[in-house]
Amino acid sequence: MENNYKKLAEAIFPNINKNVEYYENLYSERSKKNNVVTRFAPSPTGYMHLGGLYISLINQSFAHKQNGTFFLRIEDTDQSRILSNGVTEIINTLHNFDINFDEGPINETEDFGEYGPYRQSDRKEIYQTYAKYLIEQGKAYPCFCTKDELEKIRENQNKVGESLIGYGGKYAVCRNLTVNEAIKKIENGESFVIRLKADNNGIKRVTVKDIIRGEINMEDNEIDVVIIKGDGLPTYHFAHVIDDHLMRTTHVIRADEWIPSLPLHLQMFKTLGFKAPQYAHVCPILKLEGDSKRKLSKRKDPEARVGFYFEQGFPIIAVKEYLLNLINSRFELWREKNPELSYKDFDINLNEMSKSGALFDLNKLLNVSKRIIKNMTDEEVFQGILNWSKLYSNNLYQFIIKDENKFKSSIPIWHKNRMDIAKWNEIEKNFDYLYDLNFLQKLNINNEFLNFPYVLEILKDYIESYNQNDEQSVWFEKIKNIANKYNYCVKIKEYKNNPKNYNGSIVDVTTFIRIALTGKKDSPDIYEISQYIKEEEVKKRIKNLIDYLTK
RNA sequence: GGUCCCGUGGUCAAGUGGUUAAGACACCGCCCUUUCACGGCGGUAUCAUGGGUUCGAAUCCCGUCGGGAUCACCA
Repeated sequence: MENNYKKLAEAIFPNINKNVEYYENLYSERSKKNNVVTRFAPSPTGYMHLGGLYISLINQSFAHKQNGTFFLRIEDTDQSRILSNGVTEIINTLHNFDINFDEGPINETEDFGEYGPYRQSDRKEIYQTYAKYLIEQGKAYPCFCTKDELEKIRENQNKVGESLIGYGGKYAVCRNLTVNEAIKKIENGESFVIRLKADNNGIKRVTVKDIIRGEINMEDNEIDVVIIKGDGLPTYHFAHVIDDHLMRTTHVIRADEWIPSLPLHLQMFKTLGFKAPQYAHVCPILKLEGDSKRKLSKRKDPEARVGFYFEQGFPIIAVKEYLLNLINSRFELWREKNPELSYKDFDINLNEMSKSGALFDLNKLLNVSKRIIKNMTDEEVFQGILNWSKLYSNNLYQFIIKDENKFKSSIPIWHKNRMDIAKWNEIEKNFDYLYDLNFLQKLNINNEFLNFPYVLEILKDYIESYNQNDEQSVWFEKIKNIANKYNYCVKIKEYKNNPKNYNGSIVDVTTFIRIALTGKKDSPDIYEISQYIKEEEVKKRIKNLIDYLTK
């Protein structure tokens, strides 16, 4: 019988002449210091998703904080879905987000590391060697069923109310083919896949362990799953088990959609005689649609595409720190206590991760980002804006490089002790009064303060008294004088106590000036703005408002 | 439909049998203040639901409801 299986294995994989021992020796156990080995294993099927970034950040932080190894593996076994620049896209995105892997593909064709190749399409021979080994032992077999036949089996199972749905048990007809029958079919050129015999008869329960969820009680696998597809490449399940064994992965941290196949994977590890890694299944980032939550979708949600964050000009650290909040809510407290440490110093704890998916909260991201920008130096802010505008806003970029120093001098106006900006694309829009040369023509003034008495007089006096060289205190004394002259209260408390005694308060006076200069009621210090835009422009803008109010 | 997972304010969440049920974001108010902010202080608002166990339940057990995942030669 054993010889028969060998004959079958030989008929199926005549060109496979290495054996299992060869690979076991080639990829020997990692040294002790690699007590933690994690990986990120995406498919190169399109632009990277926030969820992918999230998973890779967890894997990287978890491994690196413990001096472990983090590698990248490309899962490209579905030839119909891979994209030509998919690998480059993934590598670039990870690079841009400063997520560094220790081993893996470094471009479309080359790999780096001792446990490669790191793309599954280059590992065909390895998978086939192990498949051949399983066939020799009678643990796997060729299946010649067509799609239609499989469909019929399933229909029938549904009709009968069978609890087993799929190719297993008595429904696994090819399992009973004799070796000679199988060989004959192969010789006749019939197409086939390789299936693994389920290590199970009838429904059994197993308890699987997950770092995040704890113990989970499930039905054991009883399906003879496909391990090698018609094109000779492995399915995800088989590739996962072979790769993570041979690459000596210790912790598989992946999306929670894989929980249902955990019994299968564990069974495969056992059948192959491998030690299984520890698993942590992470829940996805969600989005509210109507009343129900759904996964962030690349199609529907712009924020699902990581490119979105570059385009908007979020500092990448902000995105990562937001994600870290989601990974371990303890991060927030830690960050507050250790404002100067790098996020890389934070200890990720997998069993502190939430068991339910979090809704993506743009507000929170914005806040995290504002705080990070606030804590940057002016120079860092400058570099951030420069790099961003170069790629995404030619207008702003041209404005900056025309006079870098002048632009730099404007940064403290809105940066010092402020949280005005969460992402670089807000600069032009929010600070058009600083950076738009045609600001005056575009200025839109609302007229609600026409109601205040003496607005015109106040503005005229302000133009009259304005002097670019005044110290801030002198400048403000002048405003106070004007306020007094028109009975606008200089002391806010006094005004609040007796508002009826005055035409308004000094707050209103500065608001007139602010609106004239910026078109907004909210803006940074108007003295500093004035210093930046210079006397002529200040007067022009005040005059502009006077003209507007006059007509 | 089968199997599995999850359910604490609007959002992220701490919590493991006794807490006035932390904290952060958002929102509102107050203080500081020449303004806008920053900062400080405070406020609104939560244990899905019904039973049980217990002197005592967000926490343990059972049911219900709700949301999600999965059931491919895709990953």
